[in-house]
Amino acid sequence: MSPPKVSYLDVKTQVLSRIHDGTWAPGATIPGEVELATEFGCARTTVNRALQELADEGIVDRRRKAGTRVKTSPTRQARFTIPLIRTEIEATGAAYRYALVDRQIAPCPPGLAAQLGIETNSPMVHLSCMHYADALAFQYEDRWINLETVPEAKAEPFDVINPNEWLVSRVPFSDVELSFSATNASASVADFLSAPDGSALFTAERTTWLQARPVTFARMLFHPGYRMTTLV
Amino acid sequence: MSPPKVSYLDVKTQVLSRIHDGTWAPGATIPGEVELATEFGCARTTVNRALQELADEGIVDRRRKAGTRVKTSPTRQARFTIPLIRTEIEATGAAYRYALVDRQIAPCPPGLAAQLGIETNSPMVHLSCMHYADALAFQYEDRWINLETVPEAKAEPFDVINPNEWLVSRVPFSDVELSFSATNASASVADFLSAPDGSALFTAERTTWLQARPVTFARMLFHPGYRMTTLV
DNA sequence: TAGTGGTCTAGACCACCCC
DNA sequence: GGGTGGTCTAGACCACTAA
Repeated sequence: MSPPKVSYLDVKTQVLSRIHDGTWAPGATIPGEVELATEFGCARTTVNRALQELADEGIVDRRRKAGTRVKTSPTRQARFTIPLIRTEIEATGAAYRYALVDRQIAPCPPGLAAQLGIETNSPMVHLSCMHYADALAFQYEDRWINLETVPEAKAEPFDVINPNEWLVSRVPFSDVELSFSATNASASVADFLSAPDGSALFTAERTTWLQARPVTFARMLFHPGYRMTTLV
Repeated sequence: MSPPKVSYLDVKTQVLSRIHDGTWAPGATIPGEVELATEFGCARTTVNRALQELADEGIVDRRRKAGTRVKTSPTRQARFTIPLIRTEIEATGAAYRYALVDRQIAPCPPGLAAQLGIETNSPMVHLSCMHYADALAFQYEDRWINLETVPEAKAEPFDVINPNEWLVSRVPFSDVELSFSATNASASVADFLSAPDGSALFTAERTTWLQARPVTFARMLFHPGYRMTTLV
């Protein structure tokens, strides 16, 4: 007797395909939730969830009273998964290897202090390390850890476990800022990465806070040819 | 008489702060939806929505029967907003200017054909263009448009409107693939971007499909020093 | 000010999967 | 097998904002 339930995913794909096939062109207002609910034979809540996800994904714009419109310039969002480097390397089938290059207790340099919003010369652990995929030099990492937030880091040698894995298992964090850029390899980094001097290196910088307290800053230089990819 | 309603956002922030303050450590299982609903004095649906968003954001893992756990290694996701380049430039207060460098009707080269999954030598429009922020050379763009999917492009000179803006207002698309890397500037690109030869350039490549049909491929080389940033 | 989306509720059934 | 999350419903009230 009872017809099969309509899922919010059904509604979502239906709406998406109508956008793609041009039934609802960019800029057009699509029918209201109640109307769609009647058409699809489901509750308004179900339509609401479908449209809300499409709005999250940047496909449509929704405003009260104005209704739901197909976006003209899709300010779409890309989602990247930021895996642990070990995971990323092992996913390719290669063996992961970590090596500590240098470890110092050092005062925070002015530039970094400004970025983190702390005092210049605050005590920090400063690490240089390498990550390998089999024999290939995969990533050079320059890492600073704030000893005021993470005093335990002072006693950790970081010769076996890499700083990221050590941190995630010990220190919770609330905010992350990521930034990506390109850097010409300096002589020493080029050497570590077995790359020609001046090679263009894909560069990621990550700053982490726990509430208002900065935890760590890492600058990661990838081997030449590295690519970060996503399917949106 | 009636207490103020508890919002799913209230629940979400409460749960988040308990994770951050260590009440629920990484790896720990947090109480079930019913229990939390009782504690917060709201419906289970409300708790469900809060936890579902946290799962979306990669903060917790949820499995039927197993319950909800705080993630140990936060395979966190970063969301980038990919704006139109005009918007990105104008947001900085600079004036946006577009210039067409070259326009050809050309057969699809083998490498690109392979990436797009179409025949080598399929007819395409091939454009080179520049985007400026005030006087600063901001981005060099190398763009291919598939004439089999977008035949109208053959008649468009692209001398006034940039290819991206022309496309988004005309051709819907269903899938995008983005990839980021770093490139050493070739002599000609260095010239266009007023950058030293061999400069490391942040590079974005975008491929767009409409269902199974490739629409366009763009390779965008940013001026030296460009940075893509996100707050997660 | 009226119409649209935003959200909450209470209840229900289902699917999955660890024990 | 039974407990947990996943989802749908029907109804309600609210908040925002375009007209």
